[in-house]
Amino acid sequence: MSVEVEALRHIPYFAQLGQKELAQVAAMSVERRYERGDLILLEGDPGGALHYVRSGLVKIFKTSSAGKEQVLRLIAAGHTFNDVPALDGGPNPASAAALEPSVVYVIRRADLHTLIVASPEVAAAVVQTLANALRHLVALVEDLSLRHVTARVAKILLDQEKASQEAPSSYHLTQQEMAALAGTAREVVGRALKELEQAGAIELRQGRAVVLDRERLLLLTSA
Amino acid sequence: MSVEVEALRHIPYFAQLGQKELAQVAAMSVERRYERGDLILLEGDPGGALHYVRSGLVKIFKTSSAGKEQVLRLIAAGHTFNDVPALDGGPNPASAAALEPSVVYVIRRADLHTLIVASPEVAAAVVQTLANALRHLVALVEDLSLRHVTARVAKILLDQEKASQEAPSSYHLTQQEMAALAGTAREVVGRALKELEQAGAIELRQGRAVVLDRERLLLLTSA
DNA sequence: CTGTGACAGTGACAAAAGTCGCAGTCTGAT
DNA sequence: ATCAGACTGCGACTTTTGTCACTGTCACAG
Repeated sequence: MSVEVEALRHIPYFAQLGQKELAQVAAMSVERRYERGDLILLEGDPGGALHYVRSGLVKIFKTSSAGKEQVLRLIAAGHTFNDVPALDGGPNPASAAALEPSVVYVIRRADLHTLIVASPEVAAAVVQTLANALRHLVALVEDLSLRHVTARVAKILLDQEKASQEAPSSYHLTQQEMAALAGTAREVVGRALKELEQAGAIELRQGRAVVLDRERLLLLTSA
Repeated sequence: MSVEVEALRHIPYFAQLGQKELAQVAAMSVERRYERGDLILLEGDPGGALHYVRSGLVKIFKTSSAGKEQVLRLIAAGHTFNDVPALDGGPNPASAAALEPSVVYVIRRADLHTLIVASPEVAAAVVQTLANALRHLVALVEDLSLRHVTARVAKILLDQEKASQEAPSSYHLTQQEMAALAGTAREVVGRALKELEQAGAIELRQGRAVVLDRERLLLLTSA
């Protein structure tokens, strides 16, 4: 179990809590470990526990009957997922799987509810987190519906660039993973990357895309 | 401005409030009237007031530089919109326009904040509403990315069917509007409707789609 | 040092969606 | 009643995406 109390302080929801309350949260939390590829949550399942990524990287995704996958969001260390079912008690809206070996803390819905009721600060943080998620999803809809694949791929590369600067964990997305993020097929991502390379925005070094010209990439994002 | 106190009780956020608090809300609310086609909010603008549709129908949408429009959601009477900026203070994530002559109540961000802080019930309702919006958007992403146009159109028709039964306001969507909902072009919607007609699920009577076989339509939704 | 498997590179082809250009039709306003 | 504007119906054509079927590389395990 060994949930670390200090780690809990990094959960956005609980940043404002005192030592005593945090200890209470720790008592409610369970630690789980996953290997790359492990399924953490299945779409449609009930349960609705709040999950927090202590370390590693998690993808939230939907799968079609034909087997196509759409990633809704990548969850890096320090962030929560499955918030919605934890709050409204409904089924999981999407599946979750580990992209890297990951350590996840799990807090049951009932316990989370206790914490929210007891503390207005937690409630406020919940609202902020949900608002954030909504903005993120609106942006995703905009991308899927209003941009072509190359622009989406450019955006993904910029996001990765930023993420790898903030945390030097430096996870490398495969083309297959980018395809799932962009809602398209692997080959199409390959073409898009080549296009971006010809535009001089990136360089492909042994399969890895290296950002050469952030500005140009940003331009291509909306082209 | 003749905001009706009783109407405010229908706002999900304020359903639990007492008469006194409702009067307070009424004092904070401003009524606005819009004609069909009027722009209510512009994407990117600051301001972030909460809007409540007293009567009429409002669309929330994004527009691309090329002029293509993607509707994120239709807001019927009795529901709020622009919640996210009202809660987090950021810019409007999308634009809003009236599809029918509409009466809208507007509550400023600061006032909403006062109400939330003063009442845990309001805070809880806010969380529920946001969770709901998130589920809706996840479904939209799924549709855009994992379904083809015909399935999306089938879904829109079912939604309309249901909406027109709940409230007999019976607004008729044009193909252009369905196209914006489905994230595609008007002609493509026309083709999809023809396809659904050939499948025996609907009938086209002078441009209007009439649902004949709900079951079949539901099937085509995931085909 | 040699398989094995996971990724990337690619060209050819298929299918879905988007675009054009008009021709009808319906409706509400003058 | 008639006219303008908004909406629908279609066919032809283009573009973008998606799919297939391989090949080439690289890295790690045995």
